[in-house]
Amino acid sequence: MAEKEHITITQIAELSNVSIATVSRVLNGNVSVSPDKRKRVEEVIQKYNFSPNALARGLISKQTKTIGVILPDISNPYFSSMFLEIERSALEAGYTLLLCNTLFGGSSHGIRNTKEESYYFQMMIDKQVDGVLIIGGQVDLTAVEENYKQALKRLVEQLPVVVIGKEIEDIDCIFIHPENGQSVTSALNYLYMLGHRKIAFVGGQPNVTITEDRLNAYKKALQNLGLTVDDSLISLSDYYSQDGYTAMNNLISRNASFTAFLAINDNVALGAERALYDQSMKVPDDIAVISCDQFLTGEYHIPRLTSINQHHDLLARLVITTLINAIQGNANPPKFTITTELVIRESCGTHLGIRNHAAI
Amino acid sequence: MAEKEHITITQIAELSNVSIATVSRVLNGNVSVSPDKRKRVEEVIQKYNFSPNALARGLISKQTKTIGVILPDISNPYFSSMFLEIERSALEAGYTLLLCNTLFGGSSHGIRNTKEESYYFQMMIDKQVDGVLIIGGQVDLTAVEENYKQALKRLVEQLPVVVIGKEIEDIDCIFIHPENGQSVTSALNYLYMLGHRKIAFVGGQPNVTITEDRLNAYKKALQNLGLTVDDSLISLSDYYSQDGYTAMNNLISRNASFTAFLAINDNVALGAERALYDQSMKVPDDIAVISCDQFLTGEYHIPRLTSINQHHDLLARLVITTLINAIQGNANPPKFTITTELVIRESCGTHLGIRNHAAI
DNA sequence: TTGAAAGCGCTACCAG
DNA sequence: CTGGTAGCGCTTTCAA
Repeated sequence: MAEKEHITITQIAELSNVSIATVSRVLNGNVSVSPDKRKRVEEVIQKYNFSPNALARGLISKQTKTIGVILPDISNPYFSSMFLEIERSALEAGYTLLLCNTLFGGSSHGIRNTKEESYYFQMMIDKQVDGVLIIGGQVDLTAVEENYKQALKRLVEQLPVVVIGKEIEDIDCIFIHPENGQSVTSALNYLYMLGHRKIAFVGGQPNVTITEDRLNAYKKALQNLGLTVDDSLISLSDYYSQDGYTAMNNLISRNASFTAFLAINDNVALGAERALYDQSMKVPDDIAVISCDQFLTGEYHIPRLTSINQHHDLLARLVITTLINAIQGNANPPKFTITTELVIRESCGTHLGIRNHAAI
Repeated sequence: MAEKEHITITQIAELSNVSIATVSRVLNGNVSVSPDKRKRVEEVIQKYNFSPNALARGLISKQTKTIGVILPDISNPYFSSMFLEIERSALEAGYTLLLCNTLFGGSSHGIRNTKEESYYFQMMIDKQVDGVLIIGGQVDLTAVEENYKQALKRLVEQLPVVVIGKEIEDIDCIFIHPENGQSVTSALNYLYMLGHRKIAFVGGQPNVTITEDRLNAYKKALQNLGLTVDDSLISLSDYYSQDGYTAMNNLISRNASFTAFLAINDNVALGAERALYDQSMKVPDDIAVISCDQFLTGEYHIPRLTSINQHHDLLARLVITTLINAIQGNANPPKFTITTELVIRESCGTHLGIRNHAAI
């Protein structure tokens, strides 16, 4: 494509008969410029629709007003809903987002990137973003690979980084880890209250923090309820519908006996219900289900899905605010509490209401 | 946050006892450098993990290896699946993506940005992206606002731009417009074949190209089948589940009589089915449905959703390839044909197979 | 094959 | 209040 001309500050200076420095001053506001010169300059800027080159600016000011976001898969509602909120806050503060999908994990997803996460880290450094947000991916593995850890360490040495996930030893960045299992506990209590005693756990990748957290909460809650943990009632896989389908089929094929199950999220719940339906079992008539992580369409599902609202919007806002504060050198505000709630709809065969409890 | 040190080319030059120019040469490969110097430099680069500052590079080379993507809402599966494919191709070609959600339209969506699309355009120019991809938003309105048009025009004067949508008069960028209604036609033919004569059209924002295109195809197809177009069978709204719910309720409340409907996409289909179900009408027993635009989970829906696979992945690849070619000044390859297909599953009460036909 | 040096467009400092 | 100017980190002539 033919080079397209950009107007520069130098030209604006010439056209308005002032020095470059003066133009720069009116551009940046704060310092004093005589009203007439200011006016002259502003007119020329207007006329030529001039706007300063962010690259040149960034080269000097050491900030690009750009934030890097690294996550596994934006087509997953969990991540996209977070991203939207993140963008909104970022925009308010004048930041733009560089988005990278690592497609880490996502075995059930057709698309696959060849790049390692460290590749994205380096890119962030090269492009001089002001900070990086890491949501999921390898950070979420219960055992992080050494390679990855080293790459992350290098990144953290160069830039402010906030990761959503559990603290990793020896890595000096901000970790925000909202998961505490509370919500799983209240889901189980609810099922117990309805009379369920054999409750399965479906979906989620093994060795991923979020899965293990919820699984542990599941086990502990069962014990607290005086129920025994039956490993044959646990069927992990991944986070998509297809995985819910597979996981449930595994459960079925091993003749597991249960009257309710927890799904790691709405997508998985959907797939799992399908698998049940294919065996002529219906939700909620034969089996009850609660999803641990509410996506957007559960309200329109048949039956309407009882699920836990993890308030990703709040988490997103917390996370981006924290990063921006870190970038700007402000102290971070005290961590606020994110309340999750069990949203009771129809998939357990009742319709009672909503109950709240605190998390983080 | 405290300034973190970056190693520069100057330091690398000093450390390896060569000139900056030489380091630059080994960095960029092509030119000849004596083997020993090259080796020395490479070692130092390795050791300090040096990687050149993309800002400084961009300032000179006039390219940032960054592409801007402007779309309304990444949490909409239509856009996120496209984005994933776009990113993959971009990555292969060495480009990074700046993503902006304009949240244009999306009345049914909680989040709302305050910025106009022209704001994003200017940002793209400021950040010196190499090209811009515009997918949906105001460009998709059948009547584009003059303001918007002017802003787009300015953008196009500065950068290579590819938009997915119908050509806009007087705007000199590349338009790729895949929609041709073929798929709607074959969906209607299929419904006709199954015996349906009263077929409704549900969802989609009015005055948006994609809606109008499909609606026109719907009307034309009905006529070709010798059926009359009944406006009371058309209920538009927007593209989300909630909108399908609303649109279907409108249909119901006006006592429309129909035995099948076309939904603008899977989300809308979902919401519409819910509305029917709430009135004790079931899909497919009482009403058949075909979705015009397949998302990912239709396969697990109960009943499995019969829908049209628009092959967004191919479109995405076409679009990003076109943009990159434009950026690099290569001629664009001849437009290839994207085949859409009616994927017959269960929501029309039969299970026949798959039929293909061409589009674009 | 190599180094010196001239900028890319901008900010920020220094003098006046 | 204003203009001159030294860079930011890099690429790319131009001589040597």
